[in-house]
Amino acid sequence: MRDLIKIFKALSDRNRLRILKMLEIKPLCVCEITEVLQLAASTVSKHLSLLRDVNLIMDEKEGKWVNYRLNRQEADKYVKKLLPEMILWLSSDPTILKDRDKVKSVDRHKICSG
Amino acid sequence: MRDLIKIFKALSDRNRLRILKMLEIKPLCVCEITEVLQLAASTVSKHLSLLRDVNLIMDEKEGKWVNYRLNRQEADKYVKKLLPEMILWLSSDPTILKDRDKVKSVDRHKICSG
DNA sequence: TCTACATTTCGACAGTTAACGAAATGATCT
DNA sequence: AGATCATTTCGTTAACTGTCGAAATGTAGA
Repeated sequence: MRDLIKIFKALSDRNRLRILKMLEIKPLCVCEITEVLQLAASTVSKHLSLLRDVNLIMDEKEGKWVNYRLNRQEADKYVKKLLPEMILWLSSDPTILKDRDKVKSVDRHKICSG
Repeated sequence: MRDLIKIFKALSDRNRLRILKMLEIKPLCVCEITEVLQLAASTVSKHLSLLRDVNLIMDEKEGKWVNYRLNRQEADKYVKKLLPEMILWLSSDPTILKDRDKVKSVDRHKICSG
């Protein structure tokens, strides 16, 4: 029961849902997500580690960046069931749509160091 | 997005999950649920009104009792998708199994006024 | 109407959580 | 090695949440 509760808690936050919906489009690094959400980097990092703890996302190092992406493979049965639903949900939410536009145009080389 | 977050929040609590799993067996009144969960009646009442607010459950007056049951009909698309999943989940959780035994033997006439 | 009891509402308190900035860590490049 | 930048960790603060008991509400029956 504890695992399931942790997954629901992870999904109970507006910004974490926005992150998941952004990662549907493509893997992103922390600074790209920070740029879209307009939150402190430390806050975004914390959200990401929480999402990773419940196996909703995975991380992968690439040079000085850490790319995060949805975990569609090694997830447990709850995540395997919930992640595909999330893709169907919120697809017409105004905030999600705006985030999607921003994600498509972000370039980490411009945003993160500049 | 707000509605979905509220549903996930409702599902993020151990005692609310226990309530939902109990209601899978049969409709129950507040005092029966209170007896199984061993919480204050006011706490149980609050959990139930929260679950009702997000359309996971419905209430129905029956004399001095209020029966609560799962909402399988008028629920929105999120609840319609999540409730059937919940039935598959947690079915071997020790606490859920104990609760199930208790629910099957509770009798509101003995428990509530006695 | 009065009593009994199921339920809900209210007020208070403890524990949790999301947010920030500052400091620490890790990696790349000169 | 030192500089730079992305990321994480830490400490703090404000807001939220689950819990309780007491009081209020609503219903059934004497």
